[in-house]
Amino acid sequence: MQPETLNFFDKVYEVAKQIPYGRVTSYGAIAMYLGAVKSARMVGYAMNGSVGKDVPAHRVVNRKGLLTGKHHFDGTNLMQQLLESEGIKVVDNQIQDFEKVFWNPSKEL
DNA sequence: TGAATGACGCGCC
DNA sequence: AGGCGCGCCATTC
Repeated sequence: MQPETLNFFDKVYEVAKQIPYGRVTSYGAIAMYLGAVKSARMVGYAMNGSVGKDVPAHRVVNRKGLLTGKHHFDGTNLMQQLLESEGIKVVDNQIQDFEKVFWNPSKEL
């Protein structure tokens, strides 16, 4: 598999990999950075192949700070455990102080 | 080639 | 205020 759009995926991986420790970002933020705000879903889709790369997908959540993708991870609370391990408070798949740990690629990057 | 899906986001009822 | 549905872009069947 070698779609030209791989650039899109690669771009997502690039940004995700640059997420600082103890920080998180949203699919929409990445999509916006890529210039595809309307393709926020693609960002999440791209993360689908993040497994096996070096992309801390666990630091990427939806714009509400909800670990929507945790279901896609290893098992169940792995994603939450990882985030908490980084100092991020997570309760019931919901990131606490989301705006505080939020990392805006378009702004920071 | 056409249709359905999906780790989102925003709007509307 | 809360819940439901639609739209977008790319990938896959």
